[in-house]
Amino acid sequence: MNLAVGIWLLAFLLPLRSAKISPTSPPMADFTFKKAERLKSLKVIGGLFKGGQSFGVYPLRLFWSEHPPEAEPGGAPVQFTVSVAKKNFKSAVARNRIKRKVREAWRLNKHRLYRKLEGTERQFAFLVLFVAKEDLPMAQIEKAMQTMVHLFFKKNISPAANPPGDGQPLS
RNA sequence: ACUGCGGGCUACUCCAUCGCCUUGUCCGCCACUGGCGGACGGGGAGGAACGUCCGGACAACGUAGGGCACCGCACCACCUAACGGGUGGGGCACGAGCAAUCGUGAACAGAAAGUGUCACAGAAAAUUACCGCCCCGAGCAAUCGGGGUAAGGGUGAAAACGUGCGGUAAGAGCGCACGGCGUUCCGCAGCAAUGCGGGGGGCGGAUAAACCUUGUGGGUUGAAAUGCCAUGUACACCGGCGAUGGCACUGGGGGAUUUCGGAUUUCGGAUAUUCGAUUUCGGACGUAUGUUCUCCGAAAUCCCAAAUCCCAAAUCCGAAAUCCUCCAGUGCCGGAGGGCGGCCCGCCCGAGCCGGGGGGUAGGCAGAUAGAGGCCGGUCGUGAGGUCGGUUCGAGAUAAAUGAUGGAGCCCGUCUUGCGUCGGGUUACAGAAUCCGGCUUAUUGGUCCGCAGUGCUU
RNA sequence: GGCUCCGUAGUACAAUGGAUAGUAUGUAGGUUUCCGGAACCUAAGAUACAGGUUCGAUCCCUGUCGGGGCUA
Repeated sequence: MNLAVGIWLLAFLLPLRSAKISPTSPPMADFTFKKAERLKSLKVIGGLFKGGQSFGVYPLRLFWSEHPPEAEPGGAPVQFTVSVAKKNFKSAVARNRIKRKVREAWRLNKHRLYRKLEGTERQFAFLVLFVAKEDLPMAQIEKAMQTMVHLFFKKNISPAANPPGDGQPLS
């Protein structure tokens, strides 16, 4: 019953890709967002802005880096956090609203990347910056998130693309 | 009826799904009473949670004393835990009205305690006299000199109570009548502010959101307060200031020498390292296929975000005598520095204090969510509010939880007689961080009340 | 979370409650030069916002808005 609803929801949200995804989708797509999946370390976030790699999919921009392999065995594959500039949105309420939307978009689409990372022990830190100057509807944010996840996989994870030897731990 | 202004109340509802924070019960795993995961339940932002402008609760520290500073408040009474808040009353200003009265507004003690300031203009900005008016003297006269005066002119934001009469050389509250202002005394009303009436004495410009005076209140710092637990480490080092001084008494320790006794081990002796960490290179030992581990040397790099946090203690057989030395306690003198919230006097504590540099840790629990609480009813009060009874409880995070999607109700608009169709909206201001009482500011839609204006009806 | 200070031309700063808010630099125009620079002349340009006290406010008071600093 849960599965049926989950697939129905996916089919509604992603009419273009649903046919591609549903056959390979695991029986229990994990839509949770636990504490272990949140990026909290000030050091890592500072390092991301300083030395992390990044690319943009309007209205989002992803800063990412890979954790050293022995950092935290058994931890979450990706630690994720959102940032919205105070410069663009003066009101704290507007910033919180956007952060919640982006977090929601990640929650509903992270399973695509998790499935690709299965079997490997690699761990990443993600920071998504909201770069638009105004609030956008949920559908647009979600579509950008899907494109972003796909691009990240294509550039860095898939065997075709040689991952840059930048696995250095950030200091 | 509409519009505008001001104020009060309210802050969309239901269902389904996926998530987040917190909590109860049960189960499983790891571990050893905690963590993770799962199942089923409970709860999950505001009227302003904003601002941080006041007042409290609570907590730590302080609580010999005196003086001087500093900050707030200011008609009266009451409410309250308290307030700079609120309620009621008084006077004042403005508006409406013939008036009675009504509405609105405000930081409404003192300018007759003292000091300062009042640009420009004006004679003068607070014991002032330019023109003028009058008197006296000089002079033929124009005019000049001395004196009186403040009615008239002019300047200015503001000019020395107003009008009339008397009075005078000319004038002037100099006197009188009426009026105004503020002060004081008496009577009446009122708890009081104050009002009304009468009497005395008076006419002294503004500014206290200038200094100030009077009255009154304020201990300081704030949950990053504070208490407990856990983790971890290195009094390596440098600079500055100051004690370890003297006397007396008591107690204890150490060393040397001599003597005596006991136990254990034993062939005898020697050497190395120094703030730490990481990386690279070379070497040594053991082991080894290799990895890994230990030690040594060299080179390079790093070495705090920060504090009033921590970096500590003990240890080498016994007893007696003599000598030396050290430590602790008590009393007196000396003493860097510290405390009494900013300063001074005065009082108290006192052996370490200050700066630089380095290392470690920064996790958890309590504080912390049942309270001056909400709702309903009775009762007292004009009211703010008090009191009694019943009932009810409902966020507690810590890089920080409320979001997303769909449907229905609801609202607006188009078409339509209507049913209905289609499109749009479902919001504004805004997000708890110890809690509470106020104030200020922001604000969509609905609704109610007051005031003003316009139109229509009677 | 708490405390505290500030807001003046585009920029950096002045101005005791008193006339038309000043200085430097920048901007614009002109003179000079073959052209540019430098120099000289001229002009425009501001008291964060709202209200109050006062005859009069950049200054004093209150409230909003914005910015900075301190505090583990």
